[in-house]
Amino acid sequence: MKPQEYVHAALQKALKKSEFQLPELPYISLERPKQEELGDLSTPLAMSLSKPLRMAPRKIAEILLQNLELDPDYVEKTEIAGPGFINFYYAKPCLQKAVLEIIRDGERYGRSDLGQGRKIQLEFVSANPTGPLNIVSARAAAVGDVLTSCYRTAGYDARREFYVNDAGRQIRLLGASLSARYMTELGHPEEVPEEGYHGAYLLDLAREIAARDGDRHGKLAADERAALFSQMALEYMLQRQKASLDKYRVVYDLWFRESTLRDANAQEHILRKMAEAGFTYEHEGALWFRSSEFGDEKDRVLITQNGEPTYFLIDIAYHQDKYERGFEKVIDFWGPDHHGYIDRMRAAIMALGHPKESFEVSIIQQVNLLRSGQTVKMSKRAGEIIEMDELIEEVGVDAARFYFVDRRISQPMDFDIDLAKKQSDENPVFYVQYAHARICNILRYAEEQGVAVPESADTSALGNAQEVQVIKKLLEFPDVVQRVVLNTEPHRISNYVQEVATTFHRFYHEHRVVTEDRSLTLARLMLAKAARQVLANGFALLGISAPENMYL
RNA sequence: GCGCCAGUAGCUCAAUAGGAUAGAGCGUUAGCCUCCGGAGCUAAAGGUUGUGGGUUCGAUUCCCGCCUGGCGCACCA
Repeated sequence: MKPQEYVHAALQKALKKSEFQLPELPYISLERPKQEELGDLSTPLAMSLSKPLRMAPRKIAEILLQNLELDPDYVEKTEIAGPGFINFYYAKPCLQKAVLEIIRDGERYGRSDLGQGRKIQLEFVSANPTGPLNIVSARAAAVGDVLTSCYRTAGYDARREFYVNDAGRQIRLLGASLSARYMTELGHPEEVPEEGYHGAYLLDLAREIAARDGDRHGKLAADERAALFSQMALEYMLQRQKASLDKYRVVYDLWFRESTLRDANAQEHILRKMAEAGFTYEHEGALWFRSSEFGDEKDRVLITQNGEPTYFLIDIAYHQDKYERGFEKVIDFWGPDHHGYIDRMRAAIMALGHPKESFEVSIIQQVNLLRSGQTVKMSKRAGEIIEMDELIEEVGVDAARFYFVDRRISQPMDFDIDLAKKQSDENPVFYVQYAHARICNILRYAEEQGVAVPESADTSALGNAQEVQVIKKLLEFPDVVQRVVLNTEPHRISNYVQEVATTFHRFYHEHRVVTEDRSLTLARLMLAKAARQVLANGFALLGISAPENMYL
């Protein structure tokens, strides 16, 4: 049992034994004090009980301590401190044992059954297939990918999904833009539509098509040609987006196409369900959804006066489809420009009979583009978009992913293009990878010195300040993963990995691993192995590589 | 005008369900390699947590007002 779990259970027992007059068992909060001198775990329980019990916190703490039974192999000391905190100090035997448990768990270390196998879906990026993925998508891709990994590790059956808007006006425009480029290429100049897509990527594609197919599409009727070019442009863009994400190590379980919903007339299904429940009405020739009954600021149109389904209606159908595929929870990652959309989507989900909490939207704040400290307006027209591929090319996948995940998603972030390259030298990702490589090197060195590194060894020689610090840090890993999931805070995992690296570097500088003392050497090799395992597991969640050598 | 999000060291960011003395990196300054990798380590300087109130044993965290910035407020997608 992990020491945290042990203390929690012991406190629960003590609480019962103390026979306080309480309506229900209170929540037992356990936290790590900021200062080391205040112990390894601390609970403010006595303070929070002070009011309901109308008793001094320190008095409550005393009663709790009297009823607390602790195995000295787990906890060597307790104390009441400050206004009424109860602090716990871990005993060395359980820390020494923990090192071997981490090694034994291997790549499974960090897992928990918090999610109990619940099916959960994360939808992220879902960029329109009208251009290459840009740097904003790179943030969403990194965040969504890492979060999904953490959900899996925390015991959820989590899936990644990309929603492809392959129908509607913008695809028609995309086709028209490509068609115009193609005709121009054939010597019949046509203007790219005002609202169309002017990027160079379509020009390249048009040339490719012209070289391959010659002028035979030029003979088609205009609308026929438009349809054909829409299809060609779409498949090309999708393939390109997939390739970028692949390079970025983001692999989706499903690329869901909007057209499958339209082909199946999924919107009819929604309209029927909503009408049956009495949530729709007609007004001025349009069909409306009473979303205001579910907290939206006003009702929304589902079918326009022209009889067209709105994008909103199709989106409802998409989300209904998610539920029908068995997902108990659905998390969407949107840009800040879509936050106004949340209330109506949630309203629809509630109207369809799904629990309010089953639908969650996380807004990933924007990426501000800077060039030498100056803000750059990103617009497709001005050609100022930075493509994801360029980013990967410039700074590398590891650095890019780490950079995006290392900040909390609610914080807008600046991305200085000129700094990005320079930053690759100073990027914290190298710091953590260096720690991993260094440990690998120590293990190699030990072998060279004739010390075979065993699977397991006696660790009772571990106990100095730096060793203990490393072990305690390693023990936090499963909690960190759970917190990432519970609070949608992927940056915690990258922060944590940096802390592990720091504690290990510190240990390394104070003590040699390979020494004359054989049992001490073996014990420290175990510590090094455990640290390497935790780093590697953290890197796996982050989707970055775990180099055994930094100088190759 | 209404709504959502944010504001923490010179810069980029943290702060674990409201917890104890707000912490890291970069940059600045001063140290540390006869020793398993110096892409490392140790230390110093740097703060009225935008601002004014409130809630309580305790507030960067929760509530209200104000200031600044971003983004929304379509029968567009």
